[in-house]
Amino acid sequence: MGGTMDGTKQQRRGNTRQRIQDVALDLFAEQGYEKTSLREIAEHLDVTKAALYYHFKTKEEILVSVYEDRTRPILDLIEWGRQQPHTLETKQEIVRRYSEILAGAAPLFRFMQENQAAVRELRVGETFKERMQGLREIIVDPDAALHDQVRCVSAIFTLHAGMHFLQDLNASPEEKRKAVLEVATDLVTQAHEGTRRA
Amino acid sequence: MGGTMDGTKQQRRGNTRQRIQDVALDLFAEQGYEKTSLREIAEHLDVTKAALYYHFKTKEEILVSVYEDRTRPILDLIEWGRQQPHTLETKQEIVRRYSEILAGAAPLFRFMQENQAAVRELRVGETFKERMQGLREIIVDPDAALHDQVRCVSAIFTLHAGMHFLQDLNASPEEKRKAVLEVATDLVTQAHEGTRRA
Amino acid sequence: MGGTMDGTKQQRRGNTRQRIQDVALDLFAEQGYEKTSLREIAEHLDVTKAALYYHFKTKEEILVSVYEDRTRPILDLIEWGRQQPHTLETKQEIVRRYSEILAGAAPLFRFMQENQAAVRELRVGETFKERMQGLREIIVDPDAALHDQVRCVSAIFTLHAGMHFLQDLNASPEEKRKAVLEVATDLVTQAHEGTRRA
Amino acid sequence: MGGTMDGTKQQRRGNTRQRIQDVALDLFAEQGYEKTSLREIAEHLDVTKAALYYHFKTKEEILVSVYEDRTRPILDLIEWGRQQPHTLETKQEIVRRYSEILAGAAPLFRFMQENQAAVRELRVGETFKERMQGLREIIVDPDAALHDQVRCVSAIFTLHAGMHFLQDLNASPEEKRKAVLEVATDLVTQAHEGTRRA
DNA sequence: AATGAATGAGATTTCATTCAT
DNA sequence: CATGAATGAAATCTCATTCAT
Repeated sequence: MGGTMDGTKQQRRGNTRQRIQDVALDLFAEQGYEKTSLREIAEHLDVTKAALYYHFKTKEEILVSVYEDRTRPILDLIEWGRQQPHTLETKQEIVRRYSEILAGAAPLFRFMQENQAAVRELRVGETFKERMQGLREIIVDPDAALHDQVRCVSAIFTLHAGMHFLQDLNASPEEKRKAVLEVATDLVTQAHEGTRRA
Repeated sequence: MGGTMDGTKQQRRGNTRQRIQDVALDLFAEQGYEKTSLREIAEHLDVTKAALYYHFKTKEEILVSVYEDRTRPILDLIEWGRQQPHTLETKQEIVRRYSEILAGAAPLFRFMQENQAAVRELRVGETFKERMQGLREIIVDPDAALHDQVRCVSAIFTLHAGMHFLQDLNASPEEKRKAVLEVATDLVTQAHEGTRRA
Repeated sequence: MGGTMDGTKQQRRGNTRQRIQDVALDLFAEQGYEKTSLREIAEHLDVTKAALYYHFKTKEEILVSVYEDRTRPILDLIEWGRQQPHTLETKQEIVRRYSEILAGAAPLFRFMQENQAAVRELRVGETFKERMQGLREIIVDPDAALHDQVRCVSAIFTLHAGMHFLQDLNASPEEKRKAVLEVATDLVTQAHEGTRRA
Repeated sequence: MGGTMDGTKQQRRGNTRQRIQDVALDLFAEQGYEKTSLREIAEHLDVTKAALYYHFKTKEEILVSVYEDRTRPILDLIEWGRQQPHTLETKQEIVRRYSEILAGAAPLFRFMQENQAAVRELRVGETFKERMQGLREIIVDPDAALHDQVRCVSAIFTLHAGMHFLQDLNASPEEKRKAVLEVATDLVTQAHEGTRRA
C-alpha cells in the first residue's frame, strides 16, 4: 500500500476480479465444477460470497470468464489455420501450436476434460465444442479415408490426454510433452500421407 | 397382467434392483453424476426415494454396483493379458478385445470419461484408475522409447475417445469402430516395432 | 439343534421375544432411545425389522414390555410399604429393598435416568413417574419440615445416582453400593428423627 | 411498531443469533434434543431453516453455543475453588454458589439432566462430564471414607435433582431451593466432619 | 414365525442467489 | 467495493411402519 514494489502480500486493489478467476479455476480443476461452492471460493479469498456477486452475475459467469480469457489463443489459432493452405506443414504447425496452448493453460483444459458432463449444458460447453469442431475442420480432410480422419482426431486427443494421463511414466514434463507432440505430429502426418497416396 | 407373457409394463417383482441400476446409469451418463438426483431416478422408476435406499445404501453405491457389474470384463482381460507372452500379437489382441468391451458398455464408459472430476474421489474413481494402470502395464513396454510408450497410451485413449467424439464424422457406428480399432492397433504396432528396432 | 442340552449357539425357538427385549434394552441404554433404530436392533439379532413387528406392535411397545417386566418389583415394594406402619424401620427397609431392585435392573434404570426427555411422553414415562410418586408417599412424611422431605427425596436420588456417577471413585461396585445405601439410609433416618423431635 | 422504543415485535436486526439460542434451549428442554427439529426452531422464530445455518454450522453447534454461554460460571467457580484451601467453609461456599448457578440457568441444567443419553456423544457431553469432575475434585476428599465421598457426590446430585423433582412438594420455589441447599450443605458438612474425626 | 419390498414423513444440511446498507 | 443477513429450493439420507407371501 503505497510502497514502490508493493511486494507479495495483500496486493488487492482492483484485481479482485482476477483473483476470483484464479482461485475459482484452481478449485474447479481440483474438485470439479459442481463440487466447488461459491462459499469455498469466497473463503479461499477471504471475502464474502456477496462480493463474488459484485464481480460476476452467476457462478457460471465466473467459469465463462475464465474460459474465454484463457482459450482466446485457440480462436486465434483457428483463424490463422483457416487462412493457410491445407498442407501438411500447416497441419503440423497447428498441432505444434495447439500443444503449446494446452501447456499454457493446463488447469483449464484439465478442467474441461474432466468436467464434460457438468459443463455440457453450460455456455462454455457449447463454445468448447465449437472450437474443437473448428480445429478439426482444419486438420481433418473430409475426403480422406475414415481411418485417416480418425488419426487426426486421435492426434488432438493425444495432446489432451498427454496432459493428465502420463503421470506415472517416469520422464520430465518437458520430455513427455515432446514425446506427445511427436506422436501427435506423426498421426497427422500419416493421415496426410495416407490421403495423398490414395 | 393381461398379456400372455406379461410384456412390458409392470414387470416388477424381483428386478427392481436391476431397473434402478439401468435407469441410474442412463441418467448419470446423460446428465452427469452430481446433477442426477435420487428423486429423479425414483420418479423414472415410479417408486419412492426410500425404495432406492432399500436396495442400495448410498447414491455412490448405486454407481459402484453398476460399475462393477459392467467392468468385470476388463478385469478378465487384464488377467488374461498378464498370462500371455508380451508379444505384438498379444498387444493387438488386447486392443481388439478392449475395443469390444468398450462398445459393449458404451454408456458406462462415456460416463466415466465425462465425469472424471465427479468420480475422482468416489470408490469407482480409484478402481478405474487401477484398471487403466493394469491395462497399460500389459501393453506398454517400460524399456521402450518414451514416444513409443506414449503411443500405447494414446492407443487406449483413441479407443475411449472413439466412442463419443466422432459423432460428426459421417459413417456408420460399425465403420467408425473399425477405423478406430485400426488406428489403435497401428499405434501399438508402431510402438512395438520401434522398440524392436532399437 | 436337537441335542439334549441345546448348548450355547442358536437357542432360538420361541424365545425371540425375550431376545428382542434384551438386545433392545442394551442398545437403548447404551445409545439412547431415539438414537436406537429398529434396524439396529434387528441387525444385532440377525433378523429383519419386520420380525420385530411380529412380536411387538411398535417401537414403544418394546420398551414398555421391557419396562414392565423389570419394574414389577417396585410395584410389589410399594404395595408392601403401604401396608406397613410408617415407622423408621419400614422406611429403612424400603430404602434397602429399593437399592436391591435398582442393582438388579441397573441397565433399565440407567436408561430411565438418561432418557427422561425422550421418554416423557411415552407410556413408560407416565408410569415411572407414578411409581416414583408411590415410593415417595411412603417414605416422605407430608407433615415433616421441608428440608426433611427433601432429605427423603434426596435419599432416593442418591440411590439412583449411585449407579452411574461413581465410576471414578476407586472401590469395588459392591463397596460402592453399600456406601450409597448407607448414605441413603442415613438421610431417611435423619429426616425421620428431625420430624420426631419437632 | 406502536411503542416509543419499538417494544416487543420486530426487534430483529442483530439479535437473531441470540433469539435462536433462546428458542432452541426452550424447545430442547421441553421436548428433548432429538425430538426438536430445526424446522420447529425456525418456525418459532419465523425465519427459514437456512437462516439457522447462517448463524450456526450444525444443530449441535446451537446447543454447544448455548451451553458454553450459560455454564461459564461453573468454570469460574471451579477456578475459584481450586485456589481456596480445602476447608469446610470453602466446600460449603462451593455448594452455595453452585446452587445459585443452577437456579440461574435452570432450563439448561434441566436439559442436561434429562438428555444425558442424547448428549453423551455430543461435544457438550464431554465438557459437562469434565466440569462435574472438576467440581467433585474440590469438594470430595480422596482420602475420606467411601461413604463420605458418596455424601459429597450426593450433595451435588441433590442440588441438581432439587430443580425438577420437587414439583409436587407444596412450597414456594424459593423455600424449596433453601431446603435443598440446606440438605446439600449438611451432606458436605457431615462428610467433612466424618473425615476430620477419623 | 418371519421375510422382502416398499412407503410416507421428515430429518439435517447445502447451495446459488438477493438485497438493504 | 463489499458485507451481513436471509431465502427458496433441493439434496441425501433415515426411520417407523405396513403388508403380501
